[in-house]
Amino acid sequence: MLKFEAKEYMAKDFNANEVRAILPGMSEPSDAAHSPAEPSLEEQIAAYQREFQGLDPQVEQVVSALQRLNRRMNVAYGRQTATLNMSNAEWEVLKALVVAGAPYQMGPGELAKRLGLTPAAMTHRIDRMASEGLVTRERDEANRVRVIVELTQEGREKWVEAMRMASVFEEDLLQDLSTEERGQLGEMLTRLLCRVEDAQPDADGRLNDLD
Amino acid sequence: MLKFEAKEYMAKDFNANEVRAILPGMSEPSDAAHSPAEPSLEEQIAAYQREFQGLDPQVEQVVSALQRLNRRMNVAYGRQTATLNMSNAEWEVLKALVVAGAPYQMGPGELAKRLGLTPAAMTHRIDRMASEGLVTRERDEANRVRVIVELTQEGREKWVEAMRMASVFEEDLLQDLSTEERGQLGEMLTRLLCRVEDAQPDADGRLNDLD
DNA sequence: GCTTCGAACTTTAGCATTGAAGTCTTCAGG
DNA sequence: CCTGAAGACTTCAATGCTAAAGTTCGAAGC
Repeated sequence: MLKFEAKEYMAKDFNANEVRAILPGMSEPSDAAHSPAEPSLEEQIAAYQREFQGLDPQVEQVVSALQRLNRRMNVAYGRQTATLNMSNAEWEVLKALVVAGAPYQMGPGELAKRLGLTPAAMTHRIDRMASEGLVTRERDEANRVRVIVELTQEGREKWVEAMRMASVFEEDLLQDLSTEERGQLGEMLTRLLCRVEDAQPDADGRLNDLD
Repeated sequence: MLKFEAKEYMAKDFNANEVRAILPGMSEPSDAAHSPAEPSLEEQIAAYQREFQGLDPQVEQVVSALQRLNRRMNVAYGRQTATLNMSNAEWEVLKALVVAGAPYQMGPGELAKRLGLTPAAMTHRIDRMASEGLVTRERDEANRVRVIVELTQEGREKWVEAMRMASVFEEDLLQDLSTEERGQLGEMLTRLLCRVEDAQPDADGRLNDLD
């Protein structure tokens, strides 16, 4: 019944398209003229500087590395969830329910907000996950407008499995960083995150200082 | 002719769903019981630790901050490209062509690999962009199997506009980091990126050491 | 009590993407 | 030449998403 069988093109959602991105270049290590070979970070930044005067290469290094890294990580997560016959989209739902804590219940609307998609999309996603036995869906009898999505035992176990794989991967990923470096990195990223969250950019891209 | 008009729900592709994610919480700062309010990073990590024994909170801090940050940034980029009547998807194509350098030409297949989507999707995307005048599409007369996608003047100007906005945003984002910190951050991220790229994870999520 | 409004979810139509099949061109043999 | 195979792109059916309309329930006003 393997619905997701590591097709190396899958992961329909959750940064849908990325799975493919990582595999293609490595087919022919020799042929220099024909195999495109994704440009390295340095090449990319050099090109940007060439075409756009006044770009700060240091800033661009941070931003571009961040984006690429995140993409690669999502590809990795996609492969892992695929081995559990799951998509990253489903994993995201499991995560939200687990973070909510026992009794692992949330409404579709709230889930939709958390995951950043429309309520309509959430309806369909819950349909699928319910038919796979990862969650249950039932009306709230106390307030019959609402619907309660609840994690099943199987859903929880799937989350634990996925988490186990993810944590191994993440530990391996950070292997080359010392404990001190990890702390610095986490702290700096958190600081950037706060900056984005506290101050929403207006249309000009400038962050509004709220503090 | 404004096709993209800052609808706060748009950005069909390029991490499609994220645009919505950033807006919802801030409606009612008072109501504590009813407004879900996305859990903070600390809450999320605490929940993971509660439900999954043996998780390294430091690692999780890095990974989770990275993911959230990237999401928020993509929302910001989406808003900016929207003001240029563009989607992030189109911006990605422009970027690839600019990085290729003069004469700003690439084949659809190569573009598809770069952006991590299927050739079929690329065909349609090029259709749209050609009809908007951002690129041209023509058969390579020297090798009539191939197709050449070329950036138009307008496409280049759009890229420059988008880049201008993006660079302002990025500079603002990193404002709180000293030059030294920026260097450290970029260096660490690059190191992580190299680790992911050099060693592809197998199904167990373990990175294969290639060095 | 009836109506009206709003909230929460579902349904519908349209679009972008995937995966598979199809078309067209080139090249290598026979 | 003609044929077969491989490559590059396109076409087609199905999937998952968004936006907008629809449905159902609950709460407030008259």
